[in-house]
Amino acid sequence: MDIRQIRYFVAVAEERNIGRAAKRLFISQPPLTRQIQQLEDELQVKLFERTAKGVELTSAGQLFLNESRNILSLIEQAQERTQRAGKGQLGRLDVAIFGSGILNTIPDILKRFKTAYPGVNIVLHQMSKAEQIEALRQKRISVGFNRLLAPLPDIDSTMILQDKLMVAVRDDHPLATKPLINLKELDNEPIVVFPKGARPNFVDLVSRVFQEAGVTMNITQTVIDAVTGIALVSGGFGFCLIPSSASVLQLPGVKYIPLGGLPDNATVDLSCIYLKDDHSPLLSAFLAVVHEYKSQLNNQA
Amino acid sequence: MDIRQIRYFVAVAEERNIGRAAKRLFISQPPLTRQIQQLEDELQVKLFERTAKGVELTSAGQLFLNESRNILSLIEQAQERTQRAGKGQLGRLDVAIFGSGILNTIPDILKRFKTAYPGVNIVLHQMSKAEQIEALRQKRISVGFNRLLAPLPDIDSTMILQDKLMVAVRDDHPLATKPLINLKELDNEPIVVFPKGARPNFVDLVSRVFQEAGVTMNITQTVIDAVTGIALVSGGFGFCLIPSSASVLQLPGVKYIPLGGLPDNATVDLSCIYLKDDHSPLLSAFLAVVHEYKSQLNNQA
DNA sequence: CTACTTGATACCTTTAAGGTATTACCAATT
DNA sequence: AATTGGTAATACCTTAAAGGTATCAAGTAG
Repeated sequence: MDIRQIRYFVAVAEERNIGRAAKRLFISQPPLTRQIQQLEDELQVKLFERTAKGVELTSAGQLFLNESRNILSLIEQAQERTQRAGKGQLGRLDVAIFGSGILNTIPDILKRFKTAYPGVNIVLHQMSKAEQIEALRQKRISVGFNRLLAPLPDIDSTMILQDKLMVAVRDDHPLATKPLINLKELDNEPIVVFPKGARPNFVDLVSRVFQEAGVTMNITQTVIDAVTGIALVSGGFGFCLIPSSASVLQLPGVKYIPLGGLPDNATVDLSCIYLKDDHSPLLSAFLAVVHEYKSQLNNQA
Repeated sequence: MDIRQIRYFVAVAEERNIGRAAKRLFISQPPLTRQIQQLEDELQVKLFERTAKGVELTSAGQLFLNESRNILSLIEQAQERTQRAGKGQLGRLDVAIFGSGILNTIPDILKRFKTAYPGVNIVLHQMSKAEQIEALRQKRISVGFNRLLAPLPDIDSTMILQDKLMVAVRDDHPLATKPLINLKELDNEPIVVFPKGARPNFVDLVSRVFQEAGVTMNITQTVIDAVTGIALVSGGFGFCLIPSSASVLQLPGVKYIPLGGLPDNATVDLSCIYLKDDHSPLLSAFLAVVHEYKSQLNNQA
């Protein structure tokens, strides 16, 4: 049994005539006759009655014709779906996201990807930095989003953007009217920091900045993420330094003001990490979307 | 593309090693390598990653493996059905069954059908709801049994019975002596639910019932099927709500008690699904047996 | 009966699958 | 760093089988 034989059989069944079917198949009549005979031999069933005008399907032949069409269509489907999967247009992509990164950039990228590759099922996982790295290695996810990543031998990363620092202030605070706050103005003021968790993280950047500027940092609370930190500002716990992209989050009584008087390297990156040896087309397609997003971002700025 | 190549591909995918697969296929390694290469060329997709230990499926390869198995099984079916038709026998009916439905109703129906049509070869397939629908559309099965089916344009269904709810209890539990358990008595008690998988399912029904009765549902475990759920009851994990037809399953230390105080719509159907445009005499015969079974069931009640 | 059409057969050519020997490659080990 | 064991890939040859040409046999129509 052979796909060729099935195709030949369907042609003969449709033409009800071996010679005509042979022409349609661009072969000569004798080999076609032989292929049909072989098929009948193998199935041990007569598929056609030979008549003077050509051939006619037996009832078994009629049944086999239906089956044959199903088989051919399933094969066609399989080819097409596999090709699409090979181009990254079909499948499932597991993506890890983290606390404050979710606020606008990541949804934007995911929305673009979904539009470009509607056949791909995106599954999101909330994971800390350490969890993301472990999950990448175990192939439970293909991409992770995070900040301040130390380079690793088996993991590559692409920086998406660099956030400047901003200060979250209660709007009834004297500093809230200023267009720019200088770091020195926060000397010994109560500060809420985040996140708890794997180093290096955003806290380390913030404390380095304070240290280099010779300003005393008075940490009153350490919380799990930006949202909680900003909520505490709203609750009057003090100031909170945040990456500028977190400023899309609006809470009652909280204003965001750019932080001035900082060195150029006082920024946090948002990066996208993936296994160095993952060459799957889905990942490539995703990274292409990330790059496109990134270059568009740069052109705007 | 060739059936031979598909068979070869499946063998390599299963062995994860071209040399071993070649042995299994009783050919030598080089031609097998070449056939796989040809297949990849034709599909223009890399199906395997070559590693030091052998080969590994790419995601496209994984997809093609599923498709390939479907194709091979359809071909096998086609051959068998055609041969039977040629011998004047009735044929073969592929039936999909699922987890807990197998316990008594389905075997009863199959037994009746086998008695009435001894010439028909019934081939059973274990499939989830989603798999059944896909397999119906690809004609790999003709009938499926399942519960809680949402209506679909191309698929018809016949309800066989409606199961009331029962509670599986450990027999050393105080409630185990009662003839009837009221839902309120399960307030905040540990509950095991099933199944995992496609919605809507039995869990949704159960949680709706709890909600409407204003009773707090305290889910301690979610498991794959009724058998596992009841096994956990036996293991002391708590209660488990089941469709009454699952109560034929006896496990040590487990008692089944009817659940009272429920609305009339607190039932799960067991239904039989098939393609709307399948007019094969075999399917009609099967559905006739199902109807007969159903009406007999109603007369008893 | 003859002309014509059909599928079947005989025999040759060509394509492609399968085999053997060998190479290239990677990883683990020494 | 070199070696070994196991893997897939390549080169080249052999063989099986698909396809082609010529012809035959068997019906049907005129």
